[in-house]
Amino acid sequence: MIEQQPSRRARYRAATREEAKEIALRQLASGGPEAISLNAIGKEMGTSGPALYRYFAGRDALLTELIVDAYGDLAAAMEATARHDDHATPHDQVRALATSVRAWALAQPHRYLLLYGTPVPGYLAPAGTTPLASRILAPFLAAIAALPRTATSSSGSALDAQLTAWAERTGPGTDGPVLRRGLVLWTRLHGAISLEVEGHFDGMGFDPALLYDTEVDALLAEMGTTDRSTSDNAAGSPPA
Amino acid sequence: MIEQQPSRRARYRAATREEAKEIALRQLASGGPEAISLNAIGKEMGTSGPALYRYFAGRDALLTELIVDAYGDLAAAMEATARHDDHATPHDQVRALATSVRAWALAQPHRYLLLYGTPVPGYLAPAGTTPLASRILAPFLAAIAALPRTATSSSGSALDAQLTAWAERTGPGTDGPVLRRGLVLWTRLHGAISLEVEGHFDGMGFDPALLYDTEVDALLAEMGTTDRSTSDNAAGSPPA
DNA sequence: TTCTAGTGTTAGACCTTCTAACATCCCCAC
DNA sequence: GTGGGGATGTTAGAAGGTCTAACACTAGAA
Repeated sequence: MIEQQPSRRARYRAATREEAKEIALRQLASGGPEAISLNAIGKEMGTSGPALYRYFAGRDALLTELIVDAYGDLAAAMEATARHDDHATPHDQVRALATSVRAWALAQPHRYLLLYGTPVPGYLAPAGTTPLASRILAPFLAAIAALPRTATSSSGSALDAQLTAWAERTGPGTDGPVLRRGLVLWTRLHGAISLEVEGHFDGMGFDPALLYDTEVDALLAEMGTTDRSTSDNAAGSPPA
Repeated sequence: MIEQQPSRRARYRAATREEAKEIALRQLASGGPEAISLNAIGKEMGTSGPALYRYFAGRDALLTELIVDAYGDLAAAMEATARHDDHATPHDQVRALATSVRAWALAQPHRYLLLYGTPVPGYLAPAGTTPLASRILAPFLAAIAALPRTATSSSGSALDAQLTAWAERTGPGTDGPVLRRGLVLWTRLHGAISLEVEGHFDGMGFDPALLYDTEVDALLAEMGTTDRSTSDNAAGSPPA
């Protein structure tokens, strides 16, 4: 078991898998998950058909791997953003993260939909998926936790209790209210992003970015202190 | 051209189409859009395979028809809710509509995802789709327009302008700010519903209904007078 | 050097959509 | 009534998909 050298064969194997996945991503981009075909990948790679079954258990396995990769990729992007804006105010951190996730989604819509769109046919939420989803949310939660707390919408008492229980069961670091805010934030961002990415805003003649910013502003206003930047005539919400 | 009697053959034709679509819906429910197979439908209907091509141009046509049907169905459900709560306060109307759309989605997740999930493979937004989408949103817009206006989040000035232009181009009856509120409302509801329906809340041990209600409350608080029930610190409403 | 395990090949079973050619049958007009 | 024509249904088959099985080769380890 030499760990240093990946043993040449292993290297070749990894390269082959990587090439296949790249082609699969191209197919995904141009025709959706349906368009991914092991046969076609084989043809494009010069090798033929069933050879790929030495590398992937089957089409579903390949797809699952693409999903896991995408999760990891998005998580990495979030973490990179968080690292980059380390010294910004929590407020700006949330904003940066929100911008980042939308940018990621717009840059590769098909991959975003792979994660958060309709579950794919043979889809079986792969084992390691939940931790990855958590990794994506974590930077948001950290930033939210750091926000100055005002009299936030307190309507989530029962929800907060349930989320506190889950947070404790899962691991330390978050509490119910923060988790609730994170969840609300995530659902809203997802709502705007997914509708945009799926083309439901097409033909309505408005800039989805504006809608998105509006949402982020509202979110921040709701969560803590209303801040500078975008809307400076914010007459909104005299805090109770 | 006897319009009274659908001419027996036409009736039979309609019945056949209907039966095929029902089976297709069952397949959709159990295995996603991929699982819809004209061959399998034929087998289940007693007839065999290509016979169905007399009734549907192809698989994609059938799927498109299912989509249009679903649009119409959801629109009808919304309109029914609006009719039923005709005399309620605008506030309660919005709440009822929101409840209604979630109920519809949960009752038939696959159909909701057909409308608002990942665009399907051969998907071509069928011609009559935009009016239907408008029909779904219309009851919301009517209720929102009837809400007492307070100093609402005015952060959408550019957005409002764009939406006003679109509203004028499309038809009368709405203005930019109302449309913006409707859009925000819709994206939020969709965010919560789609994540729930796609199973992204599974294993988090909280009741999605609570999250949904939280969102609806926040929405109503944001849009106009905060009302009874959840949080009641109503600030006065100086109409612009 | 031998021998095992990894890799690739083709053949084929079974599924899908969809077209083509052929058979049938109902309904309407004459 | 008796055609005739259009609607309907049938089978055959092309093209393409996943995936298994059986076989050939070859590179790395004992």
